[in-house]
Amino acid sequence: MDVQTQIEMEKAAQILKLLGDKTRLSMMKLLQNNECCVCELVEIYKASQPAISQHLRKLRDIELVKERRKRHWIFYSLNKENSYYQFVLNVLESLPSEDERLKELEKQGLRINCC
Amino acid sequence: MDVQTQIEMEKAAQILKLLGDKTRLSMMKLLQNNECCVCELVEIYKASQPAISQHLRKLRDIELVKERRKRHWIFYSLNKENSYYQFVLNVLESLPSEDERLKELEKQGLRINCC
DNA sequence: TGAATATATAATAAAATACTTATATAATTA
DNA sequence: TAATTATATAAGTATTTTATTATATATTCA
Repeated sequence: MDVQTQIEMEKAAQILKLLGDKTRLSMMKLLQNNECCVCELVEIYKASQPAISQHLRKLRDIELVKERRKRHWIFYSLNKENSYYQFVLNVLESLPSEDERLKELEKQGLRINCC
Repeated sequence: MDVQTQIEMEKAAQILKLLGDKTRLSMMKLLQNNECCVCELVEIYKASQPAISQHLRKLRDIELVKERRKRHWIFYSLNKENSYYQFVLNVLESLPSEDERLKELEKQGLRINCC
């Protein structure tokens, strides 16, 4: 059994509700290993910029992700400081990697690689 | 790391969406260790019978739970045959036990204990 | 077989969620 | 400092989800 502390039922439901969306879940998996900016996510998920932005806001509101501004862009990544980080990892662990999607972007020359 | 196979992103999102509801999540945790009939769940969650029935239907539709009829009652439990059972267990593992709720019922003499 | 009991389903209304379009903000660069 | 770029927010609409009320079904028991 994993090292993990127990988590309040209500909080767990709140987190799982957010993860229970195909786009957000896939984004979370992608952000597990990568820092991505909004425009990359827009490209990857073929969604509108506000749609992606609103998904990110929800994830940010409960502090599952954090942001880091760099030059023009805001880069998102998983927030490892969150008390529920381990719980989230447990869920993500079973999911297939989405890293290929970023590699695709890179091939197309659309990866934002500042610094 | 747990023994677990990878699960399709879309299927995972579908399951997590169902688990992302306080009542259903708690029910799933309860059913992890117990077989319960609908009227017990109605009592425990202080919800209407159709509300509980509809939650169960959703869980049954994607085969997360199964039913077993016995005398007047239909008893629900986790469906261990499901391909995603291990994934579900991984999620439930982090949650606090809900077994106390059943013990409470028992104290009140409301536990259905056929056979 | 008929009444009682437990559960399911249908129809509807209410609430929550997600997407779109338009606009605002905030940092950057010229 | 003005224009540009990336992202966020707001408002409105469409869609989905949840709960309620009413009714149906199916088993049990008398």
